[in-house]
Amino acid sequence: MQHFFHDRARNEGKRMRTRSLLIDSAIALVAERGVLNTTVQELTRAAGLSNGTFYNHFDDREQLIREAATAIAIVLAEDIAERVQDVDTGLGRIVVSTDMFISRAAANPDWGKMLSEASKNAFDMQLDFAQNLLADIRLAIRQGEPLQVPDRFRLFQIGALMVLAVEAQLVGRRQKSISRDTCDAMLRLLGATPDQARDAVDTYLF
Amino acid sequence: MQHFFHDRARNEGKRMRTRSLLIDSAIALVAERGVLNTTVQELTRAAGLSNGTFYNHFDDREQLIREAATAIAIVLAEDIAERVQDVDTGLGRIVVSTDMFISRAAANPDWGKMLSEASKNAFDMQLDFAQNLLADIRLAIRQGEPLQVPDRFRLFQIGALMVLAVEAQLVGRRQKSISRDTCDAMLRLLGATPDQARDAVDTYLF
Amino acid sequence: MQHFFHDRARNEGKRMRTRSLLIDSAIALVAERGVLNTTVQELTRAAGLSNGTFYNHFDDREQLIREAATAIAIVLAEDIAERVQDVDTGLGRIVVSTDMFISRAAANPDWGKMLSEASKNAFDMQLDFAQNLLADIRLAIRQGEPLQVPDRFRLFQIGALMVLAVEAQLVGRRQKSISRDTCDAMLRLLGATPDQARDAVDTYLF
Amino acid sequence: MQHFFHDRARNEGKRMRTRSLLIDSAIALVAERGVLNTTVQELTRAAGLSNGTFYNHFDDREQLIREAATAIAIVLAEDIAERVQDVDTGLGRIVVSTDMFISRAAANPDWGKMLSEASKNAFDMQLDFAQNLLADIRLAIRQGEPLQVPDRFRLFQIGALMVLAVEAQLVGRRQKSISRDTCDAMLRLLGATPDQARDAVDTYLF
DNA sequence: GATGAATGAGTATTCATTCAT
DNA sequence: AATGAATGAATACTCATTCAT
Repeated sequence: MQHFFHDRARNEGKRMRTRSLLIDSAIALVAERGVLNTTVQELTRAAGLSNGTFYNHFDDREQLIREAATAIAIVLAEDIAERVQDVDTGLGRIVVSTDMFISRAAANPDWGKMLSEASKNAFDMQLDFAQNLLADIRLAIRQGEPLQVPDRFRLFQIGALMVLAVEAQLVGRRQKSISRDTCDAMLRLLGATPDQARDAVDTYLF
Repeated sequence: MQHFFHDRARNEGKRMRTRSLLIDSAIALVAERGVLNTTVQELTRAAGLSNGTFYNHFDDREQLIREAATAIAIVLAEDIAERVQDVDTGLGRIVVSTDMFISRAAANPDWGKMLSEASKNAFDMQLDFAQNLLADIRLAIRQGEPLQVPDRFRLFQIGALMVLAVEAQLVGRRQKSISRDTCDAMLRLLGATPDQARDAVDTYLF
Repeated sequence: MQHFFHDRARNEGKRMRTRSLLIDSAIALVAERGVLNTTVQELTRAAGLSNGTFYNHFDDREQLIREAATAIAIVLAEDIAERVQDVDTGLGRIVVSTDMFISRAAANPDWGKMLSEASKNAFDMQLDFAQNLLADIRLAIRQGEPLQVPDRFRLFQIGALMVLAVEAQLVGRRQKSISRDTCDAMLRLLGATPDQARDAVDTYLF
Repeated sequence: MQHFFHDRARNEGKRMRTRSLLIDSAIALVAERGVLNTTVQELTRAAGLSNGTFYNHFDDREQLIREAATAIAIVLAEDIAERVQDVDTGLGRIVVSTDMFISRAAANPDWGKMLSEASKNAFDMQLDFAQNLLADIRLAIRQGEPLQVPDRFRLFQIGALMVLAVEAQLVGRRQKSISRDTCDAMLRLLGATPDQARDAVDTYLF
């Protein structure tokens, strides 16, 4: 089991450290057997805690799952933000962040599985990510790209494509082109023609 | 509770009639509370049967759900096939069948909910529907439309858009444009430019 | 599945033939999975009948088991009686019938298993067999052998040794000596010294 | 309901005390209605616990039964060992321990019933008891008694005689002579002549 | 804060038995 | 006589949750 969030909380109070243990545990177990087959007892056991401890920190399993998914999303958003800060074009930022999101999920299947599982219940597409995406789109438009600001439903469509991409990575086939195909589709939904979408992908993805 | 499949089985043997009762019951209950919150006891109770009867017909709840979803998909595919048989253009058939699929789910939320729930587990996109779609795409290409035959992953993307459309209908907001936006997105993914997609939707959807 | 009793009932009425089918079925299934894991549904299924038919013939499973065990015991007793009719000494008849009982159970494990299973509930040692045994003992005594007529409890002890022998055969190890060891023990319990018991076994068992 | 094992665990941790309650409960209920008619719910109810508690301590009913039978066997073996420690002859130890085993089962029918029920499934004859018996036999041989060390199958025969004795006690008839008859039979199987066996029983049993 | 034993409502599943055909 | 669909009581087992220590 990875101790990513527990390590991060190394210098925080005991309460936060125990909480992080449970989050790491949730990520590992949900990845392994899905939300539905993860019991509170297993969760605490894997964290090296007693089951009663769970209720000192969370009201129920769903809350922990939500918190774990959110924690992952925040870290991903930070990593992506750092990576694209020296990409100047809106188009580039869109493509690179999308690709990076998908690649990270591929590189760390536990995180991908957790995001995918969490999205089954209530995953309004991580707001940070959506906000960043909208900013990048507006930048691209200002830079003359033929895109349009998506409305709420189109954003949901894009979210659905992202979730599908993450899940496809987890299944494990065709991994190379999943990122390309998802970026391509996203750009088309944002207003690019197929040719423009292909050019953008070719430019920013190698 | 609707007795759609039970009425259909009116003239079949007792075994099939009871089976149909369970399918109707599954559709109603899954729509009301989701797969996970539907117990076998409720299922049989709603069907006016004793709980043991369930196991004379199905191995477990999942099998019933799958069968119910399949039954719905088949009926929908038949209805759609009948409706588009006098649409001559491939483009028209694509748009009209997609719209009809979504509209039917909207008109009969129980069916929509069931398809959406079933798709959470195993959604290879109903094969009939995918096959018909592929045929329509090929027809459109022969008729000079600027589309391309989608590969497997692109088909999954289209499936994800369809599921999203159905789910959005169930939530109940913006119903008018869901069909339009989904057809539009689908055509873009199939190779149409945004302008071409908009024209096609305007032509075949009123 | 063997059709021993069904074949035997070939010329009887339909009722008896169906009944025999169920007895054959019970023997096969009980041998395979024990009384407790044999359901009425499997019983009728294996007999090629519908489950309702069972209740046209038996009140419950136990009755069928009892009847099947009895049927086996009767056939065995007949076979043994025929075999020992030309053994003149009481001692010889005791040893030969005991050996034959055990050997038959070894040769036909289904029968052995059924007898063993039936004995777990209520197996007052097949009366026919006990009666014959007592007659043989009295004959031996008249012929000057140093045996004594066993009382009721000693008969139970002998019965327990027989059941143990049958079960040991089914497990499959040391089969050669089981018959010898059981005859030897039985003769000792009937009053023979170890030497006399060994001599008798050596004389009548090869 | 007797609280024998619970009383014994008076000074142990809560876990062990609860466990003991379940063992006492199992002994009482199995004696009353047999293993097969004892449900987990009754078991916990009789112990004054909730049904879920059972599964905090045992995997299934069989495990509890096994454990209860083992606990009884250990206590009996200890008691017997204490009682025979001042019997000097091997023959005497054999007779006295056998008698004591049977008498204790008679005095405490719950224990007898439990041992008898447990032996239906897996009865390798309690190892302690078999080991002690073998030691006593070797001692008797060294002391010049005409016995022989039994092989494995003969040990099984002796075990079957013991189980029969316990069961006969439970039925309740002829209790006086069961011990005598069993000791007598056992000695004969170990190599004594009927006369020698009778003498030994007369010497050590009053 | 952490522990872990105890709780008990909730659920799936089996299977002997009935009975209309 | 045979059929087989339906019945429903019986039961094992799970697991979120509580609470005394």
